[in-house]
Amino acid sequence: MTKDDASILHADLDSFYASVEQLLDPRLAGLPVAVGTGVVLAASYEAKAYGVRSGMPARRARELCPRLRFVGGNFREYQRLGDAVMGVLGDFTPRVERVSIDEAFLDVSGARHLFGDGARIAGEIRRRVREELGLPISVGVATTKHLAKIASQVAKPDGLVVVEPGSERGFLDPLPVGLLWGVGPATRARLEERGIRTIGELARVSPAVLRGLVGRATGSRLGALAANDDGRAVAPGRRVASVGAQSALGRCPVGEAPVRETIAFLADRVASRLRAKGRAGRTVTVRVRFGGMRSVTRSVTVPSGVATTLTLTELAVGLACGALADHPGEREVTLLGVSVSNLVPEAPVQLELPLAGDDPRQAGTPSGLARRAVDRALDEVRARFGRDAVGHGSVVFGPRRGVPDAFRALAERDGP
DNA sequence: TCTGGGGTCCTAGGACCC
DNA sequence: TCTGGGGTCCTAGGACCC
Repeated sequence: MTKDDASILHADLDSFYASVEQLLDPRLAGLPVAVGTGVVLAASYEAKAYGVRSGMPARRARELCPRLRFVGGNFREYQRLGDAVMGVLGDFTPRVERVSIDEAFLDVSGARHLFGDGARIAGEIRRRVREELGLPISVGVATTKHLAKIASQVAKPDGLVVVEPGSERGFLDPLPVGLLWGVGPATRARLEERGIRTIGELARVSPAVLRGLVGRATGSRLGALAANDDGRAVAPGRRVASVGAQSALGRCPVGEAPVRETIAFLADRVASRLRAKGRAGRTVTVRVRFGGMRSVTRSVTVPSGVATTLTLTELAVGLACGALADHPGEREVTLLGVSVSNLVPEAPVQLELPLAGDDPRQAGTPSGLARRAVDRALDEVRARFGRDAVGHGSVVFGPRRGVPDAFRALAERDGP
């Protein structure tokens, strides 16, 4: 309806974790900074200038930039400042769609009589975030979400780019296809084989050819994006569709005991997060990655939602053991993951599967109701004394976790 | 030089039902 | 009884994003 008005904003904090570290310790300002220990989670612009990238092993990063300053990470501060920035955005419109801890779309079409047009609001957002919170933030302004997102990427670092209605083609055409949402390394390589490097070149490819090149859905979507046809609305408060947890294990020899322990730890995390949301899940998926990055998944769908730690653990252990049995040649497990999807409301009195608890051969193991009571008690203790205060059996003494819980919590999309 | 953890969406084949 | 078409659900894998 307001297509002729640049009223969609994409606001994206610059090198967020690294910027927060430079804010907390002014001695780091202007220096190449990396957040993380074994792996770079975020790099400041000074570090990026040396080629340091997030996801890079720390050793490689030091080779590229010997002066690189590594800091451990203040996860609580990231959460607090990320929330504070969202608070600033919310002062301009309730139509804020938070995409991650440091990024959001805004639809300000209803706010112009109060605050001015999109460009003016974007400038005001940048000023307030800088003055009140001390952080650089880039903003893209355009007629669609997709274009606003590209504009904010082009604006970085610490910039503002407005794509005026009517100037879209001139803006998009020279840009590399990799800036399109949904074009990663695989798709980019396929397009490049056909000599397609810019969005303008992509826009000239016929829809049929494009679908043949990258698949039906991706082809249709890319064609639409390249033609600047993006009908997605800003959608505040989307519900999550799955909840999962995973742990990299280094190089762990295949064996049932460590697998069982790790799965129990992961299932406990996932189940307690589900309960905190009042959700349960019908489909349980386990991921096992072997040496050489070969990875397999096994899943099962049960008639009613699961949210108890023990039930999820049993299902997941069974799936993991099945995957191991299917690959007798594998020597090492390098990663395990547990994920629950097909989410439903957590039933007030949960109808659990007739699993071990109801199996006469395993008399003495807790029934569904007893399991719920155990979980509820654990959840309460943890709420008061912290996650590590108490746990299920071996989970307390379970495998060393590669990554702090605070970072895991940060990576969840739906905030604290 | 093979890197973490949390997600979304799509594809393709098979089972099953009408 | 045979054939066909359509829809839905499930499983496994892959690409992509932050």
